[in-house]
Amino acid sequence: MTTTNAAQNRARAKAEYNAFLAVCPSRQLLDRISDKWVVLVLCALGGDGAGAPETPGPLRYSELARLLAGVSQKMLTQTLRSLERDGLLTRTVTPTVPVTVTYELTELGSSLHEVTRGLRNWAQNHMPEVLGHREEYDAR
Amino acid sequence: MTTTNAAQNRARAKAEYNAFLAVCPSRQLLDRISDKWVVLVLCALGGDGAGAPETPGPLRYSELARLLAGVSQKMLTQTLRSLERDGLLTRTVTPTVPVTVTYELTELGSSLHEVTRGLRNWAQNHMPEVLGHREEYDAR
DNA sequence: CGGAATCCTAACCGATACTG
DNA sequence: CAGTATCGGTTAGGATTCCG
Repeated sequence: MTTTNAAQNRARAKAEYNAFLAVCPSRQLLDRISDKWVVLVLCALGGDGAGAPETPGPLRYSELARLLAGVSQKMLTQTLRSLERDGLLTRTVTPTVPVTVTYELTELGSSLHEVTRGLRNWAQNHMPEVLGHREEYDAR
Repeated sequence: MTTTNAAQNRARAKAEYNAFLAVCPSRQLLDRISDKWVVLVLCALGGDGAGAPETPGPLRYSELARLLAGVSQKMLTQTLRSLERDGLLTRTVTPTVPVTVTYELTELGSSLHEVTRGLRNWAQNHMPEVLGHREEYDAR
């Protein structure tokens, strides 16, 4: 049998999900937003790049790659594509000799950036406190 | 000269990370926050449980499991443990006949809940717009 | 320069079974 | 009721190579 395979269980769970936690019909979006690279890309394009009042303007692919340092091009490209698809940023190709590609937040993207910035700020402000709790917990 | 192996690249990238995107020393926290179950648990305990003005009070393990429907107990337990460790919620065991365990947001957890609620609201409010962009993108 | 495609490993996560 | 432990499949995601 094994008729209860992964796909079926997924479908069932998904259905129950919308039924029960009806408060979150935005689950798919939440999943997408709750991605660390998404948050960081929004930070970078939103101008939170370097503490100092950076230009919130468009950034090239290589600039993003440098800003996000730890990211692989696969993840960066994947993230940028999904954000473009969702209308959160625009991708502009300038056919110079070596091609130039820039990314810029749309208005929709900017509005989300406001929220994710809040997340980032929270994390920054409360990190010491959280670290304290962790030590205390681990010491038990 | 494959001296540049994975581990080395990781270490190097990590170092650059803190140096370049120094704006995000809170990366670890961001990763933790950017978890879908974390957001949903905060929603539930924060009182966003059912649209109507729910009691933001403590919830039992089984109540959380029912609210989050799609979650496995493994993920739920794991999420609750990490949130407890970070001091975002408290776990209270009442030694009744079948033991009773309740979870409740701490002040720290409540403050984060405010932010994640913003995330959820954004997702809800802009979902149609995003879906529109997706269709448009996919149709190209 | 800015990707796309391939391979392959590690982590996540769900299902199941067992415990106090 | 509220977990813990284990196993196995799915997937995320890094390294590498090649293309326009």
